[in-house]
Amino acid sequence: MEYDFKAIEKKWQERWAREKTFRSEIDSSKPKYYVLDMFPYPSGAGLHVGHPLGYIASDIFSRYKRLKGFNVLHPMGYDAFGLPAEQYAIQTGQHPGVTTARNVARYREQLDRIGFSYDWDREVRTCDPAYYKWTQWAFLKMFGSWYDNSLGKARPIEDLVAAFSAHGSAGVDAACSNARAFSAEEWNAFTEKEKSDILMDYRIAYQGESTVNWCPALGTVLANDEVKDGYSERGGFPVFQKKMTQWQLRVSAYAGRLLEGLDRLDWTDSLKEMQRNWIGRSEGAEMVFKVVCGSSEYDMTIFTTRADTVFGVTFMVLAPESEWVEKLTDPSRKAEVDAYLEQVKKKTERERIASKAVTGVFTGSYAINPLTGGKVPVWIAEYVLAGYGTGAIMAVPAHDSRDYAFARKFDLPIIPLIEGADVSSSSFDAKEGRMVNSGFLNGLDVKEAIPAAIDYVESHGIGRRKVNYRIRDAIFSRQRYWGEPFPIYYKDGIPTPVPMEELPVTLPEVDRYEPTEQGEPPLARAEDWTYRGWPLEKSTMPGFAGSSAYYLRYMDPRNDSALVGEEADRYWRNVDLYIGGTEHATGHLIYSRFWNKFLYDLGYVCEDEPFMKLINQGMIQGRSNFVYRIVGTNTFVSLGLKDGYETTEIHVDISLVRNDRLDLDAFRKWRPEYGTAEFILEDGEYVCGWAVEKMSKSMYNVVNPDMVCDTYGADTLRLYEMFLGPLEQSKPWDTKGIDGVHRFLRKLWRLFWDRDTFLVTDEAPTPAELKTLHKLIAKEQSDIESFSFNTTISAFMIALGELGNCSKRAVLEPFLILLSPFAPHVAEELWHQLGHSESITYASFPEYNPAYTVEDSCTYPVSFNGKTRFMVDLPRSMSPSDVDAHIRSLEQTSRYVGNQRIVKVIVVPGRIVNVVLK
RNA sequence: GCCCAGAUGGCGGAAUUGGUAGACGCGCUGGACUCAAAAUCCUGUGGCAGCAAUGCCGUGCGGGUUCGAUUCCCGCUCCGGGCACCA
Repeated sequence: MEYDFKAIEKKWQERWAREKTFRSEIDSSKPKYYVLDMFPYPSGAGLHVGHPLGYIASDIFSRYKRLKGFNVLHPMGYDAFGLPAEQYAIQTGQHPGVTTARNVARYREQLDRIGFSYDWDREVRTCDPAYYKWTQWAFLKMFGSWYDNSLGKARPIEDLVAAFSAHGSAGVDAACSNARAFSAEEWNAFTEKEKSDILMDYRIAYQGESTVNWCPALGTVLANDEVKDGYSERGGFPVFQKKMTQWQLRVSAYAGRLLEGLDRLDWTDSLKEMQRNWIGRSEGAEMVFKVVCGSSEYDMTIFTTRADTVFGVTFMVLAPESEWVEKLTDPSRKAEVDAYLEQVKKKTERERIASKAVTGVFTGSYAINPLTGGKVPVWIAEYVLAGYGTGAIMAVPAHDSRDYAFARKFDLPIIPLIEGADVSSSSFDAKEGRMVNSGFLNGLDVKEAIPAAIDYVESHGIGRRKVNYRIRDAIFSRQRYWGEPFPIYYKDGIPTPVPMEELPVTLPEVDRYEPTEQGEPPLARAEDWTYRGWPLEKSTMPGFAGSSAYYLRYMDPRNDSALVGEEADRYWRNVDLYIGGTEHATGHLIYSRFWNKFLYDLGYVCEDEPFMKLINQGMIQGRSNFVYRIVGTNTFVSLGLKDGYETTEIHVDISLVRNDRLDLDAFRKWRPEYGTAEFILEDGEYVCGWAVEKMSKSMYNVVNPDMVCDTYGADTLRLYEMFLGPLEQSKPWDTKGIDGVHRFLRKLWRLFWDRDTFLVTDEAPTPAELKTLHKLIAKEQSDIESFSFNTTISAFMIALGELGNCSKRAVLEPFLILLSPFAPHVAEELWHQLGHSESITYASFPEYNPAYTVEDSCTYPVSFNGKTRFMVDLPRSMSPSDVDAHIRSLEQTSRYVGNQRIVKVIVVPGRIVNVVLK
């Protein structure tokens, strides 16, 4: 029998699907293990070989855990709402649901060919109303909750209402956009609308005005993580800062918990670091400055991490969007200020980032330094951000480089506060040195001066300690069609939730998918987009809404009465292993953690963190090939000879190239203009140049997994993707290397079959064979647990080489089990040929017996108290005391030891002998 | 500018975490089988010198610790990723 991988793979894929081999049910007799892939957005282009890398790794791990006796949950689904389908819909008029369904079908076909052990009964699609019912449900729960800072958790809004009507705002410590003080009587006297407006400032899902990223080309607002370098991540369109009222999620309330939670997670340091930076905790103080504009006087609060430098404040700066701007602009300065604000508003986000120019304008008002009583001017400048701190700063040009640049530009005074600091050409930003010119702080070190200054400020009632976070609330509405509708309607202008029992609010049909002529979102085109006659919200939810809790839904995907039922939640708990790309570090992975913590606060889930271990698979890059056309001709010169000519480098489709040698005929047929191409060859061949680049259509270097499955089989594809190198590293795909792993499978096959003769015998294995087998068991175990799949495959190859032509059942059977996570089809087929009727999935991972793998002897380097040393061959089984005796005997002959006496010998097995001398 | 990760043959990458650097695979060399090719198998393959045994050099660069460093420490260079007026 031949190794007919096509027939084998088809046969087993069908049978696994038919028999639902990988279905997982709650089973309290077994430990659970939840392995999750980041579900894909089904794009029209289909999969290339880079996409399944993480899926293969997670599948290997899932199959391994099953062999180890775990009840494994390994689901898959689709992140099906999103911009590309909608952009396509705008261009073609085709309903995005139709294109999405088609793309999903194509994805499924491609995934199925690779032989993944998914429980497809648990599939979810975020665009399915039965699924987004629970996205809407979670939103309404957030709408109906507030964050209690004193308890450090979310609570139902009813509790807050009760507190307000009993004691007013006093005693409430809540995360709030715009805190106001009122008594119980005042609260009870407020109108419905007034109460609604106040509560809106406390809700976890709230509507609020803030400076947002507005993308005119997409016609929608974007979250911070959807903007890269001032351009939209999708489409690359310019983004502007604009004040708008939008739905938002109060992620900032969870900043502290999101930060602390990282310490308990088994994620890579770099990813945790990225999240830490994104959350951006900084410790400092809020300080109140009196500001005077004409005859009006106000208290203005600023945030600083350098309270010690308050004696060096020579001016104050407001963000252009700050609400103080209006109050503090003196009538005499209004024209200049307005002109400046106008100029700032016109800039795109990109221009603001790119221009290093220092700009600003004086307001005409002054602030009083609370410590010195000195009067300093208040300016407006772009370099101060409205969204951070209070949108206003105290400027200390001597010790902050941005303030320094501003002071130099506008000729403002610079007062050095640290002994020996030279501020003649740049500021001194370091937090070190001895304070001078600083009143009661003089003589202190900066590190002592900061807390001392804050203590002073606190005891004098002009400020307090404060921790600030950089992370902003997430903008949660998009002016788009293809997303979840909000279950919110406007009753007399008051945002009101659609009753829970009437969810889902399904996406309406519209005739076209772009915004209306009046600039309203596409949902405004729907006929009768109302609830009980009241208008429904016309925005939809962003992409991350549907992906924030999908891992919970997989636990209980058909439950119609809860996002996840209590029994399923208690059993599956959270994701043990999550594999996906690093691009979600500051998006999905933050939002999911926030979402999960919120549900945890309300008691809907039993775990506080969703993803315990996380692995970021690297990217698979393409290997592009080039030909070199001599300028002005249709003649192509081979790589080795090209230096003699002036040439243009041209990408050539990698399917026309084998081992960097160009197929000349195929090249001539590739494109009409190359039909008459001439070649300058070396040694009769055309050698192409190559480079590692991103895998993409335009570089002609895309490798399709279907093609690999056709020519080599899914098992070879799986092995090769893992063999390429460490999972987390980016590495180039090079199809020519694939023969190596394919040969390995054929060699394995030949241990079972010689043409039509089945070779397997019941002979007893030799010690050498057992040693090979058990070495492999130990290696695979430790490699898989540390996600070093590439070295496991090397170990398989070495083991196969050592086994020679051993066709013994007692060796091959465990070998197949070991191989089955990597190459499941061929392992399953041969397993059945050995007479098993049940799938290899239900086999047990072979038990490692170290007795078989003991080496006879090994070389011990001997070191004497860090001096001289020599090498000694000793039996590995020798006991420490025997080694001691042996070293003593060597002492007689060794001239290195001198007159020092051996008092102790330490043997670390397989490693080293340390001899302590006296 | 700040933070993180990395650099090993012609190529992808190993090295039990301080103990024989280059496992395994690709590619290349020579050979067997074949009329021939494919497939398969065997052989060699870091560099330099040598017929050879062997010797010297060698893990981005420069120092250091150590009996011993790809591994640890200090200072650079280069590539990749993230953040970027966060006061």
